[in-house]
Amino acid sequence: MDAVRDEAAGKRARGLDRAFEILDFLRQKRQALKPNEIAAQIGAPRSSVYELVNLLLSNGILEFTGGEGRVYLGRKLYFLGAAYENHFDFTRECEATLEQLADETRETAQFCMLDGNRYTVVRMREGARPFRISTDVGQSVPIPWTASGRLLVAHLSNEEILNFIPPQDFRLPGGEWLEPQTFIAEVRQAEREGLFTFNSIVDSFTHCFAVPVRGEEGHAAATLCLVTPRDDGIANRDRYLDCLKKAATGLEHAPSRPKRG
Amino acid sequence: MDAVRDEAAGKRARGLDRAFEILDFLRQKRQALKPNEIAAQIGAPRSSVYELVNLLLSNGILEFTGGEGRVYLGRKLYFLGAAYENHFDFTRECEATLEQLADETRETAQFCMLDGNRYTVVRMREGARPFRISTDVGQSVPIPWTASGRLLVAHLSNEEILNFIPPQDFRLPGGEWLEPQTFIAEVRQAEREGLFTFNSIVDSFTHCFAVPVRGEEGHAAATLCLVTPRDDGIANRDRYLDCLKKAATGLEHAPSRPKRG
DNA sequence: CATCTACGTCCAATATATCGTACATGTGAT
DNA sequence: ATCACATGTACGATATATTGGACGTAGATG
Repeated sequence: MDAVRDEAAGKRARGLDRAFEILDFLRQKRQALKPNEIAAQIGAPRSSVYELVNLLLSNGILEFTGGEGRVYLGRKLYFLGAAYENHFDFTRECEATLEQLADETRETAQFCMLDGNRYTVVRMREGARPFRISTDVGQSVPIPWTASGRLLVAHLSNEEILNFIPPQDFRLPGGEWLEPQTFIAEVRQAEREGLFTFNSIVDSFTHCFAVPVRGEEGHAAATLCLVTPRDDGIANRDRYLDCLKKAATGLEHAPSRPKRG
Repeated sequence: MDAVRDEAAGKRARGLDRAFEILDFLRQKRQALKPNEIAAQIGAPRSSVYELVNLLLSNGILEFTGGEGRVYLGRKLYFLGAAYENHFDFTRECEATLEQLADETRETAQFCMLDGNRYTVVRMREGARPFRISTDVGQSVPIPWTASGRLLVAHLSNEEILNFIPPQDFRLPGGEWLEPQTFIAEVRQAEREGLFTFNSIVDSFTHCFAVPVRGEEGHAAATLCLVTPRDDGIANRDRYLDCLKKAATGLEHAPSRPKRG
């Protein structure tokens, strides 16, 4: 995950960082794992992982589940996440907006944000004829693989973008190399036009539409997307973009705004 | 919070524990705070808190919000919490059950769980005539203050219960002292009857009904509650308990059950 | 039976995280 | 002007957390 972090090698990792590395790893895997497996797969010393896992267990951050000593994210995290959601109260409006988008277009609608230096689908509403979407809700995906990615980093300078995105994330799922300069050009284009659309990089049969949901600072705090069969997308391009833009405008008066205080 | 932890005094606190103490504290306060305020209010060294807050900020666990350098729970926690919720997929059923309960009774219905060694309302549906409920969603409350509390610890032995509940939590909000032996007796009664009801300890005008939602291990993983005006509650006691029990039975086939694997 | 891997625990060495303290700044009260 | 307080930063000492490696077990494989 954070291979970048091990700069100089030979250094000890801080417990806190390792702990959150473990949590993030479990989130990615979306299943309970044994401490031993975790250690092996994130490349951390076994003894450290056992120590940390036990600490996290006793705090309710992790829980035993799935038997055989496997652990997964714990209830405490749910409570903390709920407090965040309650504070930045975007869920209700978001859900309604996706609903409406799906109604208007019959296509799959998504609400997406950055998760650190990667991209993630926060909420999704499947369209009328659901097909296998390549990226599930909650999975982190390299920013350059997605249409939304072009919008979510548009507030950064070229140099900041290159520092922000892990270099290996420019390697596309098919194995091809996306030239960072090409990506940057697309970012700037998306910024000018206030939207980005392309034939999905991740699969070979969908077209993706993304528009920004701007936060208080004026830059894209999130995106709204449609994922459509290529024919449909190209045929309905203008109407779909209209729907997206209206929806995004509607959301911009709600998200990331503290409820009180 | 964990005054108990500082057993021998003079010891250093572990970073991980302090970190989660900070997170829990922010959750309780439900607002952004300056690192300095956090340090003062949880009684931790300022330098440690600054160090930890910066670490958590750089991990996305905390976020700047509210200006003046104030911090609050961050987006990463939301993602982790969503992963938990997704794994133990109880939300949908839970929401529907509360809806139905509120419809049938016109009273306030709650879904409650333990949060470590305290009690918390996870979800709530307000009744027909909403009144000021004393405990908000997400707040942690001493176990002995609540009807649900009697059920949530019923799987523990008497001794385990006394070790589990912080002693100071037997001091009721009015200042009176609830004798632990009295509490234990009520726990055993609740266990036998599979329910607990009483006039709220927290306020002077509501009656509370609680029934267990049993998990796979057979003990109360959560509770369903009704909070009613005292007259209503006493008048409709049997009907309300019927509704609650049916609802709980309905939930028991869903909660805390991993979706897959 | 011998060997290998997966799993968990224990332990000592040392790199370092925690914490007390001092310093710097701004603000408001006296 | 002087004091008190809140806020953030810097730094060294030392208690300790992280880590590699040893150890024990169990199951699978040859």
